[in-house]
Amino acid sequence: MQDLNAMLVFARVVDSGSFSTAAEKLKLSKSAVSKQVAKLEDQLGVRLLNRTTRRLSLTEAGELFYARSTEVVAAAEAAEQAVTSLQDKPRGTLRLNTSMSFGQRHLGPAIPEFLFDYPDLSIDMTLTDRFVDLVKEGYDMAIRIGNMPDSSLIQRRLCDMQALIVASPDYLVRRGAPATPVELTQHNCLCYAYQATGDEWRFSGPEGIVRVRVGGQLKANNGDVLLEAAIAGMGIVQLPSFICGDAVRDGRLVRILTDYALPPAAIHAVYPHARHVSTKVRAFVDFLAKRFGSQPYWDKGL
DNA sequence: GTACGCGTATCTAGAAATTA
DNA sequence: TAATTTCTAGATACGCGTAC
Repeated sequence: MQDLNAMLVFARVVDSGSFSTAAEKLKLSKSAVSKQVAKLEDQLGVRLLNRTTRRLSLTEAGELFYARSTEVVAAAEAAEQAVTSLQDKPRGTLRLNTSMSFGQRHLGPAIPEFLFDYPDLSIDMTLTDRFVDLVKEGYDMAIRIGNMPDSSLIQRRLCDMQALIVASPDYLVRRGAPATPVELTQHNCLCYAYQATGDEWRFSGPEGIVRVRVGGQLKANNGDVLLEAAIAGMGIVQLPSFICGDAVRDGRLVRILTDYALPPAAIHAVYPHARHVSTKVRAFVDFLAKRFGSQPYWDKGL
């Protein structure tokens, strides 16, 4: 198998009829070009060019090799062009992973606007609340909610995420509203199964950091299931504002423990670390960052 | 004689492989 | 994992041969 680069250099020398001109075109020194051709001849065990200090001509073997080389070089350049054009503007398929609730509520409605601008691009979106292995499972990127663990993935913060402690008015009439986080232990708390801190809810209030281990009749790995249970009056739940914001605004849920702040968190775009991030990933991340902004629309009026 | 162009020797920088 | 060694590609300087 011959060195493709040496083959390209040889083809350029023949095309231009001179080592010097080929070197200039290839942005190499004359000696580098000379060495490449000499190496190629050594590998092939045959002389390709007859050269004097003033003239070049192809040997019989050189003519044969040149004809084949131009085909190979043209194919390589076509392949390079195909890949380069893929990077020029977003195209192909973007494999995307995100949580069920965020995907349904906020990504789904945003995607048509994005794809309208990029007709050569398609999106293959998978919704799951599980933390997938992007590299192993072949995803281009994921949108992840909450604080990110240390990882080799590239993370770009899209916007802040506000979490709220909420319950239905009906539940609060029946059970009373807790005045402090510690009182949550006396309530039916609905827990998110994939929460990083497990069943421990953390607050920052007048008395400092408060950690409370909560529990109740329902634990689920999906925010919308918890939302519906809370609206039905089942208990108290901690949910991101992008899930429960509408229910709070229209009165189906009521915020409680408003004197206590929950740990700050954010929504991130994450993608595998690579020397070159594809244009389709970069375009989609830019689009989301612009659409959601630092203070996203779902936080308005809360 | 001069200009031009190729080849060789030598040096350098960066990458890859090896070793502790 | 870091340090060291080896390999490779490319640049510069210079010599040589040929054309004008």
